[in-house]
Amino acid sequence: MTAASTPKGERRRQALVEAAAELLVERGFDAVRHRAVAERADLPLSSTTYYFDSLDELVVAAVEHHGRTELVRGAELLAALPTQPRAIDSLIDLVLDQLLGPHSGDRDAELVLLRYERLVATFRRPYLRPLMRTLGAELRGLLLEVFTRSGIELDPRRVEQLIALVDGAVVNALIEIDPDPRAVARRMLHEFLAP
Amino acid sequence: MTAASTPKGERRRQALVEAAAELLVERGFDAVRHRAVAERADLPLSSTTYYFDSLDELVVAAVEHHGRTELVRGAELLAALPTQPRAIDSLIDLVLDQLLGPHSGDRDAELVLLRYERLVATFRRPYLRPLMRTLGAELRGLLLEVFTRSGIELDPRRVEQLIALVDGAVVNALIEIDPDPRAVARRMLHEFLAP
Amino acid sequence: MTAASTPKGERRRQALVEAAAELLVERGFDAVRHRAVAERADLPLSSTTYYFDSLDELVVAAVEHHGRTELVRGAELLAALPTQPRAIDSLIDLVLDQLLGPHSGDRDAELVLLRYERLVATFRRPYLRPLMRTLGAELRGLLLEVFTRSGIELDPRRVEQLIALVDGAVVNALIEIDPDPRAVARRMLHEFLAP
Amino acid sequence: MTAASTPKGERRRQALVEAAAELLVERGFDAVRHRAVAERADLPLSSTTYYFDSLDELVVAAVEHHGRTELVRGAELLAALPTQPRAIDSLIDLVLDQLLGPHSGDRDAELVLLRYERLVATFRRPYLRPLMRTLGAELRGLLLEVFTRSGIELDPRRVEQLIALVDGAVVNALIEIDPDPRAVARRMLHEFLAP
DNA sequence: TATGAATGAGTCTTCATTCAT
DNA sequence: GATGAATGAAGACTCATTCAT
Repeated sequence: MTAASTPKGERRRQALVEAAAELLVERGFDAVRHRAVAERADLPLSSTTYYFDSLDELVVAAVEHHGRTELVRGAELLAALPTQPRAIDSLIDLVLDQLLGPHSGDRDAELVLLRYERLVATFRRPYLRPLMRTLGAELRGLLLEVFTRSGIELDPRRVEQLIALVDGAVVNALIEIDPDPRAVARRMLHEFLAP
Repeated sequence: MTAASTPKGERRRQALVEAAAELLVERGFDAVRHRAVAERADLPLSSTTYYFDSLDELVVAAVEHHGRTELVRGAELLAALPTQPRAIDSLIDLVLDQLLGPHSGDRDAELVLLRYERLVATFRRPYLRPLMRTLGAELRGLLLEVFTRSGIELDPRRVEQLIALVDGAVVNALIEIDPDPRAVARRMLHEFLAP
Repeated sequence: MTAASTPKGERRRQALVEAAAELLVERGFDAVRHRAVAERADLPLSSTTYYFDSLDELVVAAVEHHGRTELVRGAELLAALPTQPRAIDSLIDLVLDQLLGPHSGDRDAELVLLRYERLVATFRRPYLRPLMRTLGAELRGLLLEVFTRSGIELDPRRVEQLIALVDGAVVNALIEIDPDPRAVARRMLHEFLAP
Repeated sequence: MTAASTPKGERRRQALVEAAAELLVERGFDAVRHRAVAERADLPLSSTTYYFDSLDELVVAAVEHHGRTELVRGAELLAALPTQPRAIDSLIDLVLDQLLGPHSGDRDAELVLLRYERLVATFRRPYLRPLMRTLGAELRGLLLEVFTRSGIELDPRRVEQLIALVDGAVVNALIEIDPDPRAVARRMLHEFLAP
């Protein structure tokens, strides 16, 4: 049924989605369980199945919520970005900010890696693929605009390579004793953009 | 405790590790459960907790076993490879064979993606990192040798890029409706090596 | 796995089967639930899934247990039955005893009707059909023997009719305010055997 | 409370009853649930508890509705039936049509068996018995008239036997791997009417 | 040394019913 | 009069782990 249209219902529904998104980002897909979500949202267990026919449905909502939130942030960032030539380092920071999210201090490595854990886990959840494609396409759009505003015209093939390079750098960073995926990606991008 | 010193004990322990490795490769970490491993090894359920204090311990052994097996295969492959100039396509196939494992027919996409699921899952199991680093370094060595034997001298930075490119291509392939990660990686490599 | 081979395990397994059979006979298929069975057998809830992979499996065991018990009783009854010509009324009682079970005082109507509730519920559980067929065939054998020992040779078609008549009489008795299915069946049989 | 006196209320109440009757006939008692009924009637979930104090109450109304509908159909059929001698096969078809309902193609076996599931379930709902008695008596009347119009005068005892025979044949058909209760009943009737 | 047996805690999901509005 | 929202109780089932033997 997927109920809720009144303000109150909508609020509770939203609370569940947010709780689920938090769990997803902090601890991965496996942490998004009825019990955990309900507890975090401080709502009864059965409210989770009242608002969402299945756990999958809730997961989709959580992924979408998180993805949209990130895109909004990315777009805002972009909107505030003056159009002007840019030093390579500052450009790379902008790119990484879009692709890996904002730098988050101590937990940066963890959060970045969780991002890829999420991405890979998508494979097991084919129903997420359309959503992920949409979000991915929008992200790519933002990325292109970053370059345009920096006075650089990148051909699409280079953009694909750039993204793959960052993603590959991150998953490779995993095996380090003390991984710093953002730094590895930065180095990689540097070599790619200014060889 | 982690028993097993008798030959018989050692044999059973090994059988469990192999069973766990198979499950890991075929169906991912979540599939490595006491019951499943014991059944596949055709041993009693409690032998799994008898020979390994916890499931994690068994998982580690399985990862190591699998990694070593793959490196051995890679080395053998290389040993059989004549030193001679090589067409780009055949070179790329060799590279992908080393990085993604041998092509496995119908389930190729699945198995390749499971490989990255495994890689990313490493993040949750820091104790796997040293092992993964060792295995990764050896893999890189094999890869370099593939190029050398093909009459190409690649500088280490290019090798890093190449690996990242493949890894990034694969994890990005995930969001396709019907992912074919090997094909995506192949295309990417082509553009990289013969732009 | 459906464990249990040791005496103790076998005893617990048997306790579950008996508890399930009781529930089945007293309150119908719907009453055979994990919780109810475990409570009646005074065993932990998860023992039900330990000994039986699924509830269906337990139900099958319960049906078989009950059916076999009844057949054994029927066979014993028969064994004690002298071979000799028999008055129609006493013959009919024997037949009803085989087909409807022994007369059970106050609850006779209820227990007889539950028997048919069970029979009809079989329709929803196709996996029970082979078993029911086997039990039914054995019951028919006992019934034939009752006639033989009474000096009557019935052709198979008449036996089928006789059984259908009893079954039909019983299910028709259901709509009485105060049903007495055994009496209705008796009257029907009388008209059939001594028209 | 059991509301509904306004025309609109009456209409909605009726819609619920019809929806419940359909579910009852198509999928049995267990399928008559608040949600399912409301959805099929395209009315809000809580209208089911608003118009009927409990689910049982709704079930009773559904049974009555369905029974009456069937009798009306039977009476119409009969009204259209010319009084004339009739071949045994065509007579049997008429009888089965009255007793088992019209033949319903692929799902015939299922629907016939559901009819007996319903009959037997009556046992658990004593308040349905008076209704079922009335409906049963009327059905018997229709059946007698079928014979009369076919030029056959059956004494009441034979009619009882005939009905029991059909009912018994049907419930016995249940244990077949692929039950065809109508065929079994037809064969039984044939042997009974033309031995 | 080995293992069959056992189970508590937890998984998702369904549903009749209540109640505030 | 009507209903959207809500939930407690129960359903089947899974599994890592413990323990007595």
